[in-house]
Amino acid sequence: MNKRVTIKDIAQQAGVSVGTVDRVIHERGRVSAEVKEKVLQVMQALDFEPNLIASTLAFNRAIQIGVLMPQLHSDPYWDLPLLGMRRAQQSVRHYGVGLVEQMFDLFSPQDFKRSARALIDQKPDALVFPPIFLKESLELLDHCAEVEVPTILVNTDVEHPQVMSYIGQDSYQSGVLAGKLLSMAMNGAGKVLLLNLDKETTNAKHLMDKEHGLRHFLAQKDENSFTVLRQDVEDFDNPERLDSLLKSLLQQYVDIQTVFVTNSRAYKLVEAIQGLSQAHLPILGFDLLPNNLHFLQMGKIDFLINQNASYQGYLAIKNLTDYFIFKKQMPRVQHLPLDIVVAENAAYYVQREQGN
Amino acid sequence: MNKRVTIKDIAQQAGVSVGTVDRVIHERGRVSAEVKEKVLQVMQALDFEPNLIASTLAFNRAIQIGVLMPQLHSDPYWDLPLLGMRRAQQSVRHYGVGLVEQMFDLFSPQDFKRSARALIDQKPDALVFPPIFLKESLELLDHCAEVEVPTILVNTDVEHPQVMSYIGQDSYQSGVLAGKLLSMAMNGAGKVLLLNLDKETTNAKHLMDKEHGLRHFLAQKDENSFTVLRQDVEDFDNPERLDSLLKSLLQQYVDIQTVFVTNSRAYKLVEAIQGLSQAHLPILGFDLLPNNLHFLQMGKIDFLINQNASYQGYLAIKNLTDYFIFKKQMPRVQHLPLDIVVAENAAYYVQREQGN
DNA sequence: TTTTCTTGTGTGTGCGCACACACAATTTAA
DNA sequence: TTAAATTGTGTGTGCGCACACACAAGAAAA
Repeated sequence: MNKRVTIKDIAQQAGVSVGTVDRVIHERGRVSAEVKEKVLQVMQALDFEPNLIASTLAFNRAIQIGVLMPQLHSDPYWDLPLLGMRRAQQSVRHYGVGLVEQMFDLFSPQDFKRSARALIDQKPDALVFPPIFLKESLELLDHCAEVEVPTILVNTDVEHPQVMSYIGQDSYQSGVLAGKLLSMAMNGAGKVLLLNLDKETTNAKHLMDKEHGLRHFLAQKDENSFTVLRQDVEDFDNPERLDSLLKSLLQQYVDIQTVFVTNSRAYKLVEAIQGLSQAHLPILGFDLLPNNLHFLQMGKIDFLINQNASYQGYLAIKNLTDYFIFKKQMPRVQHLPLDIVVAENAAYYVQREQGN
Repeated sequence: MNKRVTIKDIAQQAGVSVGTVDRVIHERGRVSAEVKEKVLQVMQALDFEPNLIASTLAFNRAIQIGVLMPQLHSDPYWDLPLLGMRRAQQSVRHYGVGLVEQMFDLFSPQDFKRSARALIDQKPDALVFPPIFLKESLELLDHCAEVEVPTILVNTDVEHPQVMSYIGQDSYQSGVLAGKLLSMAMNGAGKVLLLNLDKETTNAKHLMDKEHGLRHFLAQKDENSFTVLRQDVEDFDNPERLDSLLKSLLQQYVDIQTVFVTNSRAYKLVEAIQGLSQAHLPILGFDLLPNNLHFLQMGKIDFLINQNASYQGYLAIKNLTDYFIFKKQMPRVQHLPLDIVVAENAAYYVQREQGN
């Protein structure tokens, strides 16, 4: 109930003007050592907290956040973080935070490079992007360092001094979690078919980490009973190929009991093997794409691990706002929860994706 | 990049003063129909959005939110929502939102009533509480209606016109989810021991809903193979009693394969049966209490369903802030996700509880 | 010694909005 | 018909802070 302490109060108590207090707060110099000391002392004594509302109003500066993301609607997974960023921007627009979006072709390093240049040329105050192409991303980070643009990475981490924060999943641990869930579905023994439905150029690190996590969990659980068969499929957009491939694998390895699709493309597998009638083959995939959710509800997919892709984008923008407007620090790494989603609890997560 | 539209711009375009624009915006009256029309038209045309930062600064009013919660540290579960509220208050304190906390004895309706009175006497702008005692809660809501204090319920919903919003879990669905997880742990058949570790006076509705959810799921999954044995234990603070009870139950019903503890007190069960050495008995419980987490990591508890108790509190305060400061609407019911927590993904949720 | 630069401090304006107040033009009551 | 109340509109101040500017006093340079 007691009125808030303002810089005016500080000034009065310290016997100086508000201008001097302001100089102390912002360390603008031009204050004698003794006066500065006195002011700091009074601030401490009165437990002064600057009014951030007034501060942002007076500050009156627009922050432009550069966003470099894969083309919208080119891949359903990559829509999620971008939509999350836009939602976040909406919720902080009053602080003068805006997005400068620049899209690139998900499968073209050249286009990534070109888009990056175009974005930097617009001199954003910060940059957010997923380092899908390692080499080009490192170049971009070097460039950011030159022009002093702080950067947040999403989806994949990269070690680089210019990276202020990484927001994303812990791929290794998601592999471990997959191991746990799949082993539960396997009554004690069996083979896991690990499917990498991806082009070689992208995400290699990711998928490897997941594989390691899975293998580690299964080995530690029961070294002899569980085995993993890995299969990489670059031609994942071709249902016939996928279908025949899977058929032959199941024929060849009769002990395949479950399938682990290492990214968000589990639905492609389900679509491809619709015809394949046989005993239920438990499938675990990632992310709450509409297609995945559909098959989850139908019982064709058993588990989805939600990597909170849209929340990654949301947090990136939120954190940058906190950083610029509220001068808050940011953790170097922010791992988001790995939600276990089954048909019975999917609704809440879907709702959350939309909302916040 | 284009400068934001202000009321000054509107005034200029409409050929009136800012005062008039202000009157139109806040519907303070005293504006002729034609001028009002004109102003609204210009606002529409220029896509005017009031600057909420400036607005809150000028509004300059403190909001006091009354919080009626069980005594801190009387039960570990109930600490969570309160701590969530305090965290939320910290993050919105700059908007002049404060909490007025009033605690009551978790097991005393009389004390609840008394505390409620004391809180209302302080004339808060809104009220948040869990309607643990139904009769007393309805009385309180009636009282709130009289003095026009909008109210948010957490943890349990109650139908009453004065309830602006309910934030909490969907108990029935959490029972369904428990059924899913337990049936996975049971290879096709077996008995679930359902343990209600609670006093009769509290939460009855809750626990019944969970039981119904569980039974419904199991029946629909396989009517004949799964059975449920329910046991209510009011004396849950007595380990010896719990221990001997469980021993005799396991002896009597040899087909008990899993245990479903319907609230956050799974750790009490584990503590009681430490000695009981037998084949692993999968246990499912609720909520991320330190003790529960400890046993989860040790493998004594297999699943925890996280009802996001602390986030419930957080959201309650956040939503009220949005309501009072930003004039946002609130959904009547907000169900939070039911997170499936196992040893392999617990860390993230624990971290989130602390953070946001 | 005079001039220029540096340092320390205070004053004033504006951010965009909310709200109180002044005051003219009506309208209604006396 | 005159006084009082009502309606419509504009002006001014303040919310708490950021920042530009003014200006005095002393230090350094000429």
